Amino acid sequence: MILRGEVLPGERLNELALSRRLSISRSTLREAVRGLQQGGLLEIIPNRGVLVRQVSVKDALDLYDLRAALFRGAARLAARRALPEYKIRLKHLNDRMTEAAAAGRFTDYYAYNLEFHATVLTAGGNAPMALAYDQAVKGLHLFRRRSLVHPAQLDLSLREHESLLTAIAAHDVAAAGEVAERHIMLGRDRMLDTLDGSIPA
Amino acid sequence: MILRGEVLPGERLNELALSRRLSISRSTLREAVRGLQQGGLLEIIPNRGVLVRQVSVKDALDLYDLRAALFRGAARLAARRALPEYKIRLKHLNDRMTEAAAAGRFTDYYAYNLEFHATVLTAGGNAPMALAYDQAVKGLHLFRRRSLVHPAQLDLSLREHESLLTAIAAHDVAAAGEVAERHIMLGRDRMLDTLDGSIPA
DNA sequence: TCAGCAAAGATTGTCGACAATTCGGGAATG
DNA sequence: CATTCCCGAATTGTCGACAATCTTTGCTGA
Repeated sequence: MILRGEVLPGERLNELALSRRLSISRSTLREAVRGLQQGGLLEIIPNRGVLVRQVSVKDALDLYDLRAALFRGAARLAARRALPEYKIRLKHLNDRMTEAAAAGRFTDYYAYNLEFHATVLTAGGNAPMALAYDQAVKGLHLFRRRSLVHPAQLDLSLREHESLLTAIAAHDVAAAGEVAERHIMLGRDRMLDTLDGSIPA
Repeated sequence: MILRGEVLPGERLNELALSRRLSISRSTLREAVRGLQQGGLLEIIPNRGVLVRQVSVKDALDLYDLRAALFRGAARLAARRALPEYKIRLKHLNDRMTEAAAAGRFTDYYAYNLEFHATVLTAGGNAPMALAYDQAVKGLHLFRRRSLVHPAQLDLSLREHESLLTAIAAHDVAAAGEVAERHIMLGRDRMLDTLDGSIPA
């Protein structure tokens, strides 16, 4: 519900109402809520209730830095192992993204993009790292309901993916790490650019 | 209790007994447990109960890789900002560690070491990154009750800290990142070495 | 008109009980 | 003697209720 935007950041959750809506008891709901808090999606203020986490610009920038560090690490691991199945899968996903971009299907592009990144994490074979990355991405989701995709930047992004999968396939640990890190940081810059045109929160 | 070793990895927690021991109700305990699960300290098997997480050698190696990626990221951020207060603090902590090492007070050394690393994370000014790092360290705690400190390796570790704080103080982002990453990975190697002498789990 | 206070209402924190599921042991069978 | 089935005990999952706390509303007085 949070990631789908059915409850908005900053909104306060009424436990009784929500438990009724989900047809579960308050105890069960509260258990779930405690888990989500640790995951960073909710903020709990004692005796005041739970809020959907507000992600400020500063928070979002932090999450980008965190993502960059994790993505670099995962890309290095993926390049070290360089398992064939993931090479194929990454190539496949990037092809799909290229198609989607050419056809103007930005929603598909966005979904494939997420999956491409997730696959790099999987290819790294480090579950805790993948989990931390997921949490960061989820936090970023809360920042703005999907930051706009600028068509002019898609080509660049696709080329970055291309370099990354080439480096991984070539067992080039250092290159994979650098490309991966730069890719996220460029995404960070793009986010900042699109933000300049709107209200800085 | 988990970090203090009062409940051992793999052990199954009896909710009723534990709630009585802590003088709280089962509901309250369960809420806390759900939070700890997300933090990675507990594993919950539906209808079978909660177990203290078992950390295998593979898991520990993963956590070291994760720590390395995060520590590198934080060191780079710390070097970028290079706030004077943290330079002083890091210097102070490393001096204390040197003293403790010379006097053979290994428990103190260990505590200062943890604090030194935590301070680097704080100096980076990235809260989500610090949180992820903390979780990884906690997971590592579960691996072996404090991996033995080999006196011969203390000097090396201290010199690494020295290089790190020098690089941070000098605003040298790249050097700080490299030193930080190598420091954790050397710790990983040390862990593997001490492991060879015992039973590989 | 507005600040301060008090009572009423709403919401969260905690609890114990009941239902559902799993675990352990003993009897029956091949 | 080993194996399977079944029953009772133990443990987890879910629930609704009560207590504690906070928020809102209305009143009083300056």
